[in-house]
Amino acid sequence: MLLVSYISENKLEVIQGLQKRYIENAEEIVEEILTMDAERRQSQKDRDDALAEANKSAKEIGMLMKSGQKEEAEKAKASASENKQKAKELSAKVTEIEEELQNKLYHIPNIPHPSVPMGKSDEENEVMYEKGEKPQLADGSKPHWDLIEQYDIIDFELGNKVSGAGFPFYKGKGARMQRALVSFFLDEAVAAGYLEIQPPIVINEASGYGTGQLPDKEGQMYFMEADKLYMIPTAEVPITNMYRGDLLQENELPKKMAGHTPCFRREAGSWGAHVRGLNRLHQFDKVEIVEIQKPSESANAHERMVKHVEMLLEKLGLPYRRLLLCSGDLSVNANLCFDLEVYSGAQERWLEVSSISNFGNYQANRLKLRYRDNHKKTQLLHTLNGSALALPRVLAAILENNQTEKGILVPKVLQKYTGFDIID
RNA sequence: AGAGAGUUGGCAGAGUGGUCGAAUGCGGUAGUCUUGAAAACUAUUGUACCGCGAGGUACCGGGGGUUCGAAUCCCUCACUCUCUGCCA
Repeated sequence: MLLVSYISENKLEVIQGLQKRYIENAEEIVEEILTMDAERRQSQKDRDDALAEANKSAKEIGMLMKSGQKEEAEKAKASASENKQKAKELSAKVTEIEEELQNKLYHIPNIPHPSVPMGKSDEENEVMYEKGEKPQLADGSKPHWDLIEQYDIIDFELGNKVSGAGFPFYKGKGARMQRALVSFFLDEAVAAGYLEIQPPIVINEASGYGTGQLPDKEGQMYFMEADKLYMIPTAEVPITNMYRGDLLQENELPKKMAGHTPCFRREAGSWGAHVRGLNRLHQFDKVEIVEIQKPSESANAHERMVKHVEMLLEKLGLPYRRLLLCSGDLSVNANLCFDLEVYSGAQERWLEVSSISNFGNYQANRLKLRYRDNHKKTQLLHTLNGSALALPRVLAAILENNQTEKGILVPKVLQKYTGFDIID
């Protein structure tokens, strides 16, 4: 959520930022917000004045009663009642405007960073660079959905029977590969200075609002009506919400956390071509890294996070490329986002395995997450996060790229976790 | 899940209708003293919004109500603790 003060002080920049996201009536929206804010301030001032009068009378009444001046007290009561009534009406007005303003603000996306290229869809994301060699696969090489059947390591049919489409069973070496990847990712994150966290995988409504899943994206999350809890779509939500409402000291920063969780996504309406096998699931595992940073450090932290994830892919021996997301593909909350995609040799496709985003103070403003700097001034922090990494597509690429006649070769770095070097 | 007791400032803990944003203690910060530190002493020490400012307003778990006036009374929700039950 953008700060009203920011909108007011950087009006032109905000309008242009929204236009970059193809919001047509950006100017109108900004004007409307500033008008509402002025209205809110005026109403609040009026209400506060009325309350101040009422409070004053109340104190007088107290003293009059004590000294036995009943008649005077009765007079003051009448005046207090009047002011109180007035304040009540104004209060209702303030609340109404505040709610409306808040609601408007919730629906305004973050302002893209200047380096974000203009573009309507993922097709216009900018490929920054490509690293690693695409595998030379023999004729007759198979996509991963065939390989998992051949080696009986993941069972979609069983998932259909027990849960539904998109909830596979991992079996034997498949399950072990999952465990190995999780351990590898977490160990690397801890080595990079992240605090390992095992968060809850359900969240309440307030947390959903804090990181921006609510309102608007409730349709993407599984919801348990009886307890009003949402299944998390990513560990970002519980981990970032650890600090919701907090006021941190400058010397405790940055906060770096990493956590492994299953992630649940309804993916309503997003099934179509290219979603076979592990490419898109309702439940998948992911290790997420989250950083809470001072504004001055967030850009550097962002770059370090990208490098961390690239290092993971290099250690796994997967060819990857780095994308700078264009304005049309940038998520609502982010101001700058890099995607990392791995090349999956048999599908001959790039698969997104990580999104590393800087949210600036957009989430922090929702979360009311601030810090007190060394000059004792409080200000909003910056939040960042990235997948490090999402498992299914990494596994898909490993299966496809490492297939041989004898079986699938397990990347060296995983072998100490798997205890085997080939899936056959 | 049943019965009971709670939820007050960074922490502990007083306050059961009137100048309470809230005693007191601890902690924090600054200063005095000291070669330095400790101790002691003194002062200071919540957050947010409105206002150029003086200042005003709100917040004692959340929401609502009673009253001229609520931390204090009522309703409601959430959470915590104790006992019983159940359970990994």
